[in-house]
Amino acid sequence: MTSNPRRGPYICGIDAAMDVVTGKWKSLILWELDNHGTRRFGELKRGLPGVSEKMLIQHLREMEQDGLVHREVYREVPPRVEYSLTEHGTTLNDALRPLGAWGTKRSQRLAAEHELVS
Amino acid sequence: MTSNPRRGPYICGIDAAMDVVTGKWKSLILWELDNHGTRRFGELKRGLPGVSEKMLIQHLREMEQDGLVHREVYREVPPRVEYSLTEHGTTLNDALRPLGAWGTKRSQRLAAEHELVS
DNA sequence: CAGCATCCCCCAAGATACTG
DNA sequence: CAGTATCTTGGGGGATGCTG
Repeated sequence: MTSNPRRGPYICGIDAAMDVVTGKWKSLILWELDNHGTRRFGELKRGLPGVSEKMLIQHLREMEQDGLVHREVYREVPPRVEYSLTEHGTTLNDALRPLGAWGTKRSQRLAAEHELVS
Repeated sequence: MTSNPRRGPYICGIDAAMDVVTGKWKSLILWELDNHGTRRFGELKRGLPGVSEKMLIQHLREMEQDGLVHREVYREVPPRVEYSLTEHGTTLNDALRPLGAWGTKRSQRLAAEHELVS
């Protein structure tokens, strides 16, 4: 296993949630899967500009282990693999929505400040 | 400056919020300040078992720069410094609450599973 | 009391190349 | 298409010691 051997014990709820969300692309993967319902590996890669195949697969595997993501393999040629959110993944994404809204406001505030300078 | 020179540009709101929350103890600092309203440096340190002085001050400085935390210095002997949440820090903490609730449920689920094993 | 200065380690993440 | 395998590195974070 390549990944972080943490998964508890946790000091509080946020701690437990962050453990699962930490990883440069994880929250974006959640977002992408929630928007499209189901995505193939290549679609995810194109949807996350800058991600490497290594990090993408690594994050997906961890999220699968954490019960957030479902991985469906279709034995075809060429191979097809589809990723989707599980129930837990969906509720996590819902729980992240207020944080996303806060971040959006913060972005706008920063942009406005930068506007005053330039 | 010791810290991460990111602060944008961001792909989405969650990205922008995570940039500010990322750091091993930051969400716990928010939690601690929100619970007590105001805390001295030493109180924070005692409230976060395991944190080093270096990381605590580093995180506090970054959060101050990000407009989440207010730092009030009282020029006394011995010196006294009090930290509290700003308006933005408070709203961020509010936005984190659903995530904390999700994490708590996840913890309970993990504990229950572990119960079945032992 | 509330920090600052250093040194050090580990691992998340990037880059590159190859495969069923 | 959907991955593996391997090497490398940046910097987050720990430990220790010192100071106004």
